Amino acid sequence: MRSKPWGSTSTPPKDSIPASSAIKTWERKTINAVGDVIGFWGFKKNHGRIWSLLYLKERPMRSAEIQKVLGLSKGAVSMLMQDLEQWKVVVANKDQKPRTYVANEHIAQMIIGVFRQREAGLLKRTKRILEEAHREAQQDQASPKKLQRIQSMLNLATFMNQFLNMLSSLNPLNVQTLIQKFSTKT
Amino acid sequence: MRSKPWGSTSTPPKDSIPASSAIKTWERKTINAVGDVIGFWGFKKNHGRIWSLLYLKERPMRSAEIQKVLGLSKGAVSMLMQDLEQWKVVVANKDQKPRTYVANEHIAQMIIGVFRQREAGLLKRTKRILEEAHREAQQDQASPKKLQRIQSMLNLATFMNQFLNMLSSLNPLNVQTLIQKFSTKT
DNA sequence: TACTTGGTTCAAGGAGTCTTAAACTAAGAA
DNA sequence: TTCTTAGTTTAAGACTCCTTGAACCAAGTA
Repeated sequence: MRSKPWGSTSTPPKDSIPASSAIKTWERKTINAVGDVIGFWGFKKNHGRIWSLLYLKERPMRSAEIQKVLGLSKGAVSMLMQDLEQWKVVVANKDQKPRTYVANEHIAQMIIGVFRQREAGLLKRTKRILEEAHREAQQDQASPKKLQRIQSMLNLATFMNQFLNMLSSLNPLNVQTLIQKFSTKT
Repeated sequence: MRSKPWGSTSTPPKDSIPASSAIKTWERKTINAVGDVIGFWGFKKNHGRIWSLLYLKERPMRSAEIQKVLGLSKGAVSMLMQDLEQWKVVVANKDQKPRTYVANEHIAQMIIGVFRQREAGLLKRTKRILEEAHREAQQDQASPKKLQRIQSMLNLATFMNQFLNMLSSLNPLNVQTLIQKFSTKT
């Protein structure tokens, strides 16, 4: 493999939770592993680690605690929580003074949603530009085949989007039933 | 939007093909637009730009020409072509001395394949780690609900993978028929 | 043999992203 | 009002990934 910005089998990511923190080895393992997976799908690893921590702990936690357990700075936690909340990956209780957070269990649904949203802006722009290029190519007497190819590239651009549309048209489900649903389709 | 590592609607990527190069405006637009889309899906923008150039030109091109048209260094083109060839996104004719390349038209299929491959390494490791964590949690008398949650996270990890499996189980198709297939399902 | 051309490799530099730390705002308590 | 705590913002530094450019290899030619 030449280029490996991603998914190298060989090098396990080496982010560690400070040894001082009060969580168990298996908790740490779980949190980091999930962080890697989420990180792989375009989010920050720490987004995944925070969600995973909350999901595993099954109870509301406050920023200060998350900060300490995961060994992050105050500012980092603040920003990460804002992201997660906006995406509805975690739910904040803002009525209490030290605000608390809990994990949203419909994580897969959320990921798809954010994924789709993320692509929307780019896709819109791409569509516009390629349609423009198509017009100009016509004026330029480009061959029908070339025009067809521009069209195909436009389709390519919308390809994944359609996929994600398909996905998110499913009802809200929790993680495991969502998987089951797909297992049976395969 | 707080965090925007990706897909901001506002800021169009600003990579330019040198004005000196002998391609038309609409070609340049197309190439860059496709580059952005491909780049968005985890590849390098230049992977997308090269494929797009070859696809649009409909003829074999040699490294030197690609280098000149896209304004890349010799080394960069060499490395990028190796990636693309390995992924079968382009096909090289190595019999000629100045080697030439043509675009593979089954690009969507290729993308899915690479995507899947890319995830394979990480997934394997994650699976192992989470199963390990699950065992340790059991020994640690963790509640059934916690164990269940670890399981759910494992499912989450395999979630996208299953999707890509589903996708790539389809027969090889060219770009547009693949899209059509999906359009009808939606 | 030496020269040329096509292609590869890799260390160094650059570009872009992420995290931190410190300054700042807001709100409740004394 | 001042102090404390919770939370936000942001410039600067750290870190990562990408590209470059020079050195290198291989093969063909004179």
